[in-house]
Amino acid sequence: MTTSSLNEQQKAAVMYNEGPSLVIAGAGSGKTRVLTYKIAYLMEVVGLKPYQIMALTFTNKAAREMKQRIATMVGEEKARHLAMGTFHSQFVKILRAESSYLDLPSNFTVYDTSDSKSLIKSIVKEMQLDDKTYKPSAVLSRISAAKNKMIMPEAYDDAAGASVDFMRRMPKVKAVYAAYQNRLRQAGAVDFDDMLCLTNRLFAQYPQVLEKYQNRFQYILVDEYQDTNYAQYLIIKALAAKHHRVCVVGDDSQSIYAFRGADISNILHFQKEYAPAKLFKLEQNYRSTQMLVEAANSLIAHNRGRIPKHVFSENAAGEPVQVVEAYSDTEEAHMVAMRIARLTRSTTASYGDIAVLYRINALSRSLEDAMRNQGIPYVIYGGQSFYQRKEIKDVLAYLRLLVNPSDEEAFKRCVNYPARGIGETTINKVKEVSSTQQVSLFEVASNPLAYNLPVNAPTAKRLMAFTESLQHIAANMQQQNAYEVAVQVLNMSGIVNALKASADIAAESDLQNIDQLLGGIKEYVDKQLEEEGQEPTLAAYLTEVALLTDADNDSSDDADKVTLMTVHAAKGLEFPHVFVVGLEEELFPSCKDVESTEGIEEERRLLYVAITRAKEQCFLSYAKSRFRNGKTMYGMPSRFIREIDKRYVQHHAKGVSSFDFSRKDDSFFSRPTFVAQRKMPGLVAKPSAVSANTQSFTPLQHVVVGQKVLHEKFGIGVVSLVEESASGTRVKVQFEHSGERLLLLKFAKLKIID
DNA sequence: GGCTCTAAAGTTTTT
DNA sequence: CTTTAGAGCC
Repeated sequence: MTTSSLNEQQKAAVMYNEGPSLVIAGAGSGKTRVLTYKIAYLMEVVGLKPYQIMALTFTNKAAREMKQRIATMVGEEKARHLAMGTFHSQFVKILRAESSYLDLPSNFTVYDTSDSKSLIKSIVKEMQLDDKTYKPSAVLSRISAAKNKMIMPEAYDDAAGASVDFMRRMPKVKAVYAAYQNRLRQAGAVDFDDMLCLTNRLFAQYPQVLEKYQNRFQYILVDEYQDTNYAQYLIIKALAAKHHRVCVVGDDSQSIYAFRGADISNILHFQKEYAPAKLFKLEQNYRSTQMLVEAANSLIAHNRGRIPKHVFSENAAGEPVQVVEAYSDTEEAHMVAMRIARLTRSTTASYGDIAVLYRINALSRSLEDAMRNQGIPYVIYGGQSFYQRKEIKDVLAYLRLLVNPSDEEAFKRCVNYPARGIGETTINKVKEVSSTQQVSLFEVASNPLAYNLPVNAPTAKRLMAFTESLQHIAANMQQQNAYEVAVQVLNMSGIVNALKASADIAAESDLQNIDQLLGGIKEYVDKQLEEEGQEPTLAAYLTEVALLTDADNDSSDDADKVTLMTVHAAKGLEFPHVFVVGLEEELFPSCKDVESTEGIEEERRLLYVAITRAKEQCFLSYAKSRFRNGKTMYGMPSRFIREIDKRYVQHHAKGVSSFDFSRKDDSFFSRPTFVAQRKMPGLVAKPSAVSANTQSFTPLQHVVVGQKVLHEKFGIGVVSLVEESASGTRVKVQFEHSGERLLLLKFAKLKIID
């Protein structure tokens, strides 16, 4: 392999392998390049085997992309065997393998955030605490913060000193935390934080297990080290303690996840912790113009306690950061849209070269409207994930329950849907017995008589019918792959029937999403068989999806569209033209963060990340008035605008003159409809969703009663009614084989048959 | 036990 | 303005 395409610092970082090293990688300095080259170098030159190298990232996407790049250097085969992935995906594997040490079944379930919240809600209720004070999200974030710091329930008081004032209003968090852990254990479940906590416990309590992995992973690399929390820090420390071959890469200036437990001191103190650690600084920015790099530098210079570095660019000088003032949020959005229209018209820039970034998702609305008005195609990243959707969670709950019948949250979800005459009262009784007898909900429900469940005969019968249908599937599950089981579940559970029978027009999109999920399972099964040659189990599939987010789904359809997203979501990406909107006090910086220096510094890093996404041009805008939470708010320009050195900023006093803001132009550019898509995997939007144009097919414009039509799923039918509703044109169709259905014209993939 | 209406609340979110 | 969660009704 050759390192000739690397600069001196990059090369040095790649080739140094004598001991711990810290690579401080400024924005756009070729961080991923160094990591990929280093991993290839370790295999090709140092002679390590792929499985001896552990490379940890924060997203599946980052891991996947890096793996691909390494594959092109050293070949598919070698790249495949690297222990490369997210912290969670790598350590969940170890936990499954070593579950016997941890009082955990090997088929343990992974609870996602909503499962955790739901469990906390139950606990708060059972403990008769005020659910206004003990809001599930608030309690979970307290528990999560404790877990990130490796504070177990027993030790919660002592170490949680910093949260005493918060605790005054919620003194029982410790008790809820203890109960929560108990219930997780009973359900055979772990939450996201547990994956790291339990790994630490495993390594701390069983030195022989730790040693096994220390011996296996001869070299450990960590990406985005500035975002690690204490639990992650401890794991790395333990694994590297024997051989000290560890390389962490990151940028303290881009640490923006403190609210999730990321501890910037991990990277700030790395050299001390791993002394004598070698430090490499990648300071040449290959992404942005000099002007933008200097502007960003002058902003971040206001932060204290940074690792000293001077990021520079040898690219073109470029233009200053453009600062624009708008009267209102609407005008701001309009100006951005106008500017985008102009950019694509008068320069070589295409829509895909442009991103609009904001501090909070709520700002996307006005931008969406403006984009639509200008006929600009756009994609919004973020929003609800595919796997968070109710219909998908419902299906997955059945699969989870099959794999792990103790799974409490899955049980509650399944028994509740589709409706089968088992309600809250019955469930409470089941819970009561389950708790006193120390057995699972499923166990009680399947033997209501044996456990003297105080319910009437029909209810007992319904409970048994429910559990028996699942047991039936479970019985021949061993001979089937994940896909086959899923198909069976859909038929047996009654989900598909319930949706097909539903008069709700949303049911159709639910069905399509479920179809999509099935397709995903099939894809997974095929991929596993082909790549790993192993029969994919349902348990393996469920673990994978539990650790998946929609950001991991490479979408094929965001081809040439303007990207709208939060600054957080933009981290790691780059665009020739970047607009950052809503630069007002109380918004960016956020009002929640203006109190403390740390808060402000994090917000400042956030803007630093935003500006450094831009390659050529960066626009910052603020609005004097903004419609927020139903009220018009008047804000001041963000302090951060003043903090950027004047030499790198160009102010535009009013948007009107400098941006050709005029109504005439507005109508000139507007086009009837444009295709915009949410960044979700082939997701079908619910009709209730506002984005009326969330689709990639061309919907029928006009349909008349008596028209013969063809539907993808329902087959041939005749239109019997056409009406206008709030959500669009609605048609009633009498299908030959699927009966009568109400469809929304813009969602139904209808074709006219002559 | 399941659906509809009204009230309260409203950052960022790699897993 | 929106969305979501609980109380009330059938």
